[in-house]
Amino acid sequence: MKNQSIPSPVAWRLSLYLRQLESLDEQGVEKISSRNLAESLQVTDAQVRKDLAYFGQFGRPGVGYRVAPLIEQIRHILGTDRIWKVVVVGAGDLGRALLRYRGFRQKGFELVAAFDVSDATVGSRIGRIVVRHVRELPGLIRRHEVKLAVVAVPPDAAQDVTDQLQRAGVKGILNFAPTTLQTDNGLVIRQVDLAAHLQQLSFRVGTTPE
Amino acid sequence: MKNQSIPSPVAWRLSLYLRQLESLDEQGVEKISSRNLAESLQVTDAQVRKDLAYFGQFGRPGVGYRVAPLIEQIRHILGTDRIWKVVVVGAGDLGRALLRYRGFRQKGFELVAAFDVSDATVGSRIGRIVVRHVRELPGLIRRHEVKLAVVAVPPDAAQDVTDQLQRAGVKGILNFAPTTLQTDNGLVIRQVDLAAHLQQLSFRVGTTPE
DNA sequence: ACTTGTGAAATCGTTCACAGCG
DNA sequence: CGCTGTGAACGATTTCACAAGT
Repeated sequence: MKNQSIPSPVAWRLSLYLRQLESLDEQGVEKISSRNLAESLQVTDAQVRKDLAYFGQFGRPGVGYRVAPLIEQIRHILGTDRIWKVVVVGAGDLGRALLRYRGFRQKGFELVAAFDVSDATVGSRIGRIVVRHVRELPGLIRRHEVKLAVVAVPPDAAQDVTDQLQRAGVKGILNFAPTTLQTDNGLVIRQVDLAAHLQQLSFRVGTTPE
Repeated sequence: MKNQSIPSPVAWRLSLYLRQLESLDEQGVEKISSRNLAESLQVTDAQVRKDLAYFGQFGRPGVGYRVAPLIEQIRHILGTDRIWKVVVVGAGDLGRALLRYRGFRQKGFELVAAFDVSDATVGSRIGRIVVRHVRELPGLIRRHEVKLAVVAVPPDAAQDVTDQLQRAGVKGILNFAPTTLQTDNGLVIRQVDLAAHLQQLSFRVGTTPE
């Protein structure tokens, strides 16, 4: 599969385009030009066309793109035209918030289980999910053939959890722990470091002299 | 200030270096070479040196970098050698989780207030912060001279909240709402779209034929 | 002997600009 | 005429490779 050869910025913008197109679709918009799609997203029209051209020819010269079919196409490209099962490891504040976050299901991700090690949280219910002990992790992941996981554990536990997840067959991890995970290839990792994002803001804002 | 001229990838890696250096410092490591710093972070040694070179000469040929002073330098560059006040707008699940997240304070960000519009949450306490009604937002931000805000409201409210924040003097926004915010320049925005991150995972993992 | 800092080369990504289609 | 798809030009970022410092 040539997914690997697609530049990250392109793949990332695909998510952006999809979000915008879904919004347009809800508003009843049926066709759109690269120019129009681009302008609200702070990219250029050429960028939109080039990005889409990596995957095929979806538009019609003189007309633009038809919204609904393009949504289908991008979903297919991103792999979200099917439902992905996802587990959450770590049921602290962040883990619990993620378990309740509705945005995931709307985009084709079904949270099927949550794990923790603390006696305080194991057994508690969040939405309709009961938090299990991490020792049940490998079994459940294999049984449900879960391929994606969200890691929201303390930094010093993240690598161990990652290894366990990989051994159980997980292929992709969204890591909220502020640690760089080591990984033999075959496992895709995305890092979300919340504090680092604030740091980037303070960097760009600078020592604003009032 | 020339912050604007620093490439984003460079600024981003600065956060990465800082995190790693802080970890090394805790372990009592006093000096480190670009090679060593690079290897755990999946970047090259040349990259580390080039990145740091944007800001000055911090190392000694034949020796490497002294950890503690380099931490100070990077904190200064990122602007986190002082404490930034931050408000959170939106006290839903995500907003509340962020309010409890300890990582922010550790990195120099102090959450000073939270806002919402719902009668159910306004007045409730999260940690030591009481959730206020959004109508108190401008006053509080001006009084405390808050420059950074986290937005965790529903997508259709995000633009309005952003405008209010900017009018009240906020300079940087970390936006968790899945919307592209429109902004006249002078306001720095960072977008964190949780669902989009999962989409990127499903894209890279692909339709893994077992 | 080791490691930094840095020009020069290579790679990667974006924008331009236009031929060709509807 | 408007708009896509795309080679070619441009710009940005990374890697190379080595002179110079310790």
